[in-house]
Amino acid sequence: MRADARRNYERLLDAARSAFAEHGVDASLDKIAQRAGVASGTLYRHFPTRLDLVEAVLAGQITELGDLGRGLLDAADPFDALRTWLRATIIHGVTYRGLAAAMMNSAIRSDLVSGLHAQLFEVGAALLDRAWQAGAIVAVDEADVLKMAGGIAWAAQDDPAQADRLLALLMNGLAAPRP
Amino acid sequence: MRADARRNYERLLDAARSAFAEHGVDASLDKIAQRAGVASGTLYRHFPTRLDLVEAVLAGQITELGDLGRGLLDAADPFDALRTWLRATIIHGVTYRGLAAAMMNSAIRSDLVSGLHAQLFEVGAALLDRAWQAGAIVAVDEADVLKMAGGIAWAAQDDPAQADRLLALLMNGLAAPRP
DNA sequence: TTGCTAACCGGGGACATAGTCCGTTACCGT
DNA sequence: ACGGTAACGGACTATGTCCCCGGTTAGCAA
Repeated sequence: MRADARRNYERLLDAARSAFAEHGVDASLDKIAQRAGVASGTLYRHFPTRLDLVEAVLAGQITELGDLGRGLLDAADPFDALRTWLRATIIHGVTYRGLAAAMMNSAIRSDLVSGLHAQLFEVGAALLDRAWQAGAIVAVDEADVLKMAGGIAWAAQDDPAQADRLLALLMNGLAAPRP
Repeated sequence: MRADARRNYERLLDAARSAFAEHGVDASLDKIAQRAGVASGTLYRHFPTRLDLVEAVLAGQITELGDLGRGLLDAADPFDALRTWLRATIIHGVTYRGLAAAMMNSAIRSDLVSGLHAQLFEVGAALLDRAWQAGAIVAVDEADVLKMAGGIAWAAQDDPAQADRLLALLMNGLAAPRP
């Protein structure tokens, strides 16, 4: 890949991240190109459709969250590990206004996005199962918890402090009752 | 108000409800007019701006929910009353894809919408306070619960059954621990 | 019934945006 | 250094949408 092509690719990805964070996944592609300092034709060369661009941005995010989650599978306290991972996931959703959130909600459908979604689900489910087997949380559908996280991210879009409070509420609902 | 004018007004409101439910608050106004069987000019005569239309639709919804909530203030079981009202609120949010939900999230700002929001908050807070004074739920910020309801409505957009499960999760988090 | 006028219709301008095309530029292997 | 070609720029078309406006229709009071 030629040097200028790679540079423009990175610039476009950065601009898309910002734009998606600011205006959601429906942000104007022309403006993204402008913001990246390239012409619209260049954008379309790298990302033929809007979905391609969304996928590229999402892929980075999801991979990060996946790595974090897998790392937390060894943590001492399964309940705490779950909370930490959910918090990171929600913060991502809050920051990239409805990006990860939109994905959790499957508003966007494609093979690649489905794959990313599956990856996220897999990690979340593993953390939930571990907490359940440790007797730290009640039995619950993993997908529900993920959806809930997406909902929290959406509901607390412009207030990270509120996101924390809502997460606390969720964790309270998950926690196994004291015997 | 002339008979045909009122008829068209109602038709437009119906069409707007459907369209908003289907495509969110950004639905095309021209298509709403078309769906209502009137020309676009007629729509703009009744509702000069998009906001006017959204307000009109919301006003109906919120009033209903307000009435329901006030009625439930006399119910025998405060916890159950709270659940019933939250359920109705979420279902509304689910049905009118992100309409009430968008409002709970204050995505749309106007004096009238703010008033509606306040009305909804007042009723929700009253139900929550009553449940708290009865010792049925833990202490919690009323606004957080409302936001959470909005989040659930958003997250479970196309699956009412899931909305019920998420609500159960929320209620579990609210319930006061057995002493 | 008749006439006034509110209400309606629908064409069209203005604007934003998606995506295409091709002449031009400049990177990079030799 | 140099030439082939990948990559770029930016104008252009197509599309969808908001909203206005003048001519026309039809509800309703007298």
